[in-house]
Amino acid sequence: MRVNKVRLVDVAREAGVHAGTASRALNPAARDEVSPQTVRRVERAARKLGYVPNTLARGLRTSRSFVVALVVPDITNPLFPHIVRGAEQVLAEFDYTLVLTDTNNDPKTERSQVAAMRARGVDGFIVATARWKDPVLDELAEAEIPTVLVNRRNDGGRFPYIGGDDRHGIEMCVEHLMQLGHRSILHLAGPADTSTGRERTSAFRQAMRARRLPTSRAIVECASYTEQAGAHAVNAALDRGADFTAIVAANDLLAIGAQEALAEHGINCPKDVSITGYNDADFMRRLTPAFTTVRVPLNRMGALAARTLLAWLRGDEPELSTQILLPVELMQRGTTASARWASRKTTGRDGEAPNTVA
Amino acid sequence: MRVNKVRLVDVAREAGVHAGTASRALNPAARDEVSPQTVRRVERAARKLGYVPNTLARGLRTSRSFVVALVVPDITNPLFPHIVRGAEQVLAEFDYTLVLTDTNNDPKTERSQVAAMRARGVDGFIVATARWKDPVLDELAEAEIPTVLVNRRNDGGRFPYIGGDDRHGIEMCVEHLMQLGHRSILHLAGPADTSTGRERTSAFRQAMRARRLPTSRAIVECASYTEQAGAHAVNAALDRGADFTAIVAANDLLAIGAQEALAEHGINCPKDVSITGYNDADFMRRLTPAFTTVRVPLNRMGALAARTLLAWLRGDEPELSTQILLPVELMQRGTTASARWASRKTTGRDGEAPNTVA
DNA sequence: CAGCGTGACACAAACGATTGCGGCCAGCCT
DNA sequence: AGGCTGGCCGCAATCGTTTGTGTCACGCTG
Repeated sequence: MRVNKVRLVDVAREAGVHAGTASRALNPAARDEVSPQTVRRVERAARKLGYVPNTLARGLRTSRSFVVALVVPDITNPLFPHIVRGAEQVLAEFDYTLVLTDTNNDPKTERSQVAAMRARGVDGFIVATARWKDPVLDELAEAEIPTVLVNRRNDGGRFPYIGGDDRHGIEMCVEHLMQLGHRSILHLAGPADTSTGRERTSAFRQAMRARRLPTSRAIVECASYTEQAGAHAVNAALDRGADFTAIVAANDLLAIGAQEALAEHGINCPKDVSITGYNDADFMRRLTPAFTTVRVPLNRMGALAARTLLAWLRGDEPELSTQILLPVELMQRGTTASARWASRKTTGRDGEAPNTVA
Repeated sequence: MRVNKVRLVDVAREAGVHAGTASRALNPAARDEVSPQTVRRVERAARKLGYVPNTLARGLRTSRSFVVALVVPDITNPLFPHIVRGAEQVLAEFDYTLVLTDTNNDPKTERSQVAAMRARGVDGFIVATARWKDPVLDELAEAEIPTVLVNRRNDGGRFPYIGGDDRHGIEMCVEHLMQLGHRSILHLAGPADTSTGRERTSAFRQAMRARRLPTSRAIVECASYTEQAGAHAVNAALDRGADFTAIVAANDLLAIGAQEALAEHGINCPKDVSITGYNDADFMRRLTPAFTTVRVPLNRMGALAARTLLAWLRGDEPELSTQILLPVELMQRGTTASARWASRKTTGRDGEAPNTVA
């Protein structure tokens, strides 16, 4: 039942010193308060007995747990495993432990989970669930708990944030489509309560304006980052007679949903309409056609978030509101094609399209 | 810095009782050692002060941490997020916390990670990384640490195991292919140091034998569950002139690798060769053609593993070697087709196949 | 009315580490 | 030679709970 039968006093006895001395000998930071040969004796004893310190006792005394919590909305979403992995790797390297909590996309369970983590005395949080207005984050800020945001941020800007360069990513999509000759581009916007949704939409507007392309009526917001929402949005756009030869989706799943909805209308991608996704989930390159999308360095984001938090925990107060935007990359694949033949109004897919004008 | 400024003594003072009494009043199991009105006073005081118990101190005293560790080989593998999620949900329900450790498929980091978790005093382990001969598991058994295996098991059978019904899954694949007229079936076996690899291979042998089909030279082992290994295996089989019209892969990734390798040889799936995968990762249904594969209830597996462990921690010593096999389902999709026209030797894919006999 | 059980609580010792404080001794300086 | 410095280490308090053991008063029984 006991974590480990050999305690510090056992090591101390074996080495013929007091427990306090043994503690110092084993602690790199206090090692110089002990004579070198004592250090050696203690170390040998510790190794001999297979001593492993009791983290709980240490944590109780030092009020540090060497645990950080990572909060994700849904680990099943292919976005997050990479972030988790990146974070885990650097945390393990520094002997920190990662506890994962999946909020199931529900603010209420998020709140209670975060409370539970705090009771557990975690040293800090990495939060990937930030909503634009996020009371949970406000509480963390209030309590001055070291916290860094990854992937999404909130509007306060009170926490360091590590993300991808969304503006540039979207701009590359627009530029790419424009190069292909597209002029009427529809944007499937992400939820406005996420920073990614807002940022990408704003970037889309800016990119279009910079190219003197119209954006009015070219943006339709999706309630969530799901296939269904993407399909729904496209159907809505089609219903109101929107005219477009290309779609810039705020997210891969939206892009997939869009493609499926278009296919049901007999509109082919990329022949009739080009589509870009966002995030480059693992499977995007395997689809047929392979999706053009923006690759985000998720692993690095997770790792960098962990490093930032670790530095904070080590005492380096972070610059207030450091916002790190990692470079992204446009993966040009099969869902974007020249707009030369693209004219949905007259061309469906060879005879299959229900609304084709023969 | 302190987890929470209000301690149990504060609550006790507010309620006008001793800390010990307050502790009992707040503990459902010891509540009946305290008069009802005292319980009420203490509860009110606790609520008023916003008391939240210090989990570290409690853990130190009780040597229980209410933490369980979940060990996965690679969270990036689409298999595991569902297991994690299932486990997390039931763990959270019982106020347990899940710490995730990703071993990066490396026995050495697995070993050190597990040691770190033990030092941390986790109450138990859920292990998804089991190898067939697994010294880490032996150590856990030796130390009598509550542990349950999920997805893979080891050869000792000393721990409860929750998995899918691999034998039935593979049998359904073989039966399905046979119904389609296939007689020469190649098996891409998983690594022999995993129970899944062994079990599925054995099931394949048995299913084939039961149908009077030959298995000699029809099995090729893959070193790992990766696309590359799958491709490599198929190439090896082709090189040695193996004759087959269908492939039963031990895993989705192997199946994908196999398909790609075949395609490079101008062999079309499902026209020339049918392929079945295993696990039904999220994206399998999105591929073109959509993969026929075996759906495994990963979420339920994770949840059930957590429940089993929790019961153990509650004191219900598990039946020695309870092995729970959850039912699986064959998802018939596009990579399996009738063997009627399948005769690789003479038919490539219309003109594209480099080795087509015109 | 004595004696005894018992309910309700207080007391204090753990759990296993860290750390401020102070003691001891050797060596150095004057 | 004596005092002082400083290195090295022991002592004991401390972190916040839980829990075994006392203690006290009360009520019941014979």
